[in-house]
Amino acid sequence: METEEEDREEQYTDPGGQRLVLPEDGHGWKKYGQKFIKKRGKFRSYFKCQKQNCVAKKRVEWSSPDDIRIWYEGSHNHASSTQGTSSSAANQYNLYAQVFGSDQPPSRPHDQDA
DNA sequence: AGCCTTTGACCAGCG
DNA sequence: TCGCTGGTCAAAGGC
Repeated sequence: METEEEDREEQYTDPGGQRLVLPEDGHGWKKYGQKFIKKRGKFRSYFKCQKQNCVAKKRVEWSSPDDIRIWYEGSHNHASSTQGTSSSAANQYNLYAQVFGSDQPPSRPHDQDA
C-alpha cells in the first residue's frame, strides 16, 4: 500500500571494515552515532533526518552484513525525497520497517543477559 | 567549500 | 549506592 519500496543500495562502513548495504528510503539521513549492543552482540547505528522540520530517526542494527535490522522512529515532516508518484507514506506515525523480513519492533521485549 | 563520516566522552535511567 | 548500558552530542578528518 503506502509502502514505497525504493530498493536502492547505500553503502555504509562497518566498524569491522565491512560494507553494509542499506535500502534507501528516499530520505536524507545523517549518521550521528554508532554503538555496540553487548546485550545483543550486535552493532547499532543511529541516523537522524537531515530536515530540521523532520524529527524522524532511523536505527540500524546488524550482526552481519547479511543480517541487518532497520527501524524508524518518529514521523517525517516532509514527503519523501523520492518524488512520490502517488501519495507517499512519509507522514505515517511510528513505524518500523522490516527490510529483511518480519521482525520485532523497537521495543525491547526483554534484555536477555549476554 | 561543503558535506558527510567516524570516534570518544558524557549523561541519564534502571537494576 | 553503585555499575552498567544505551543514547546523544561534539569535534575532527576526509572526499
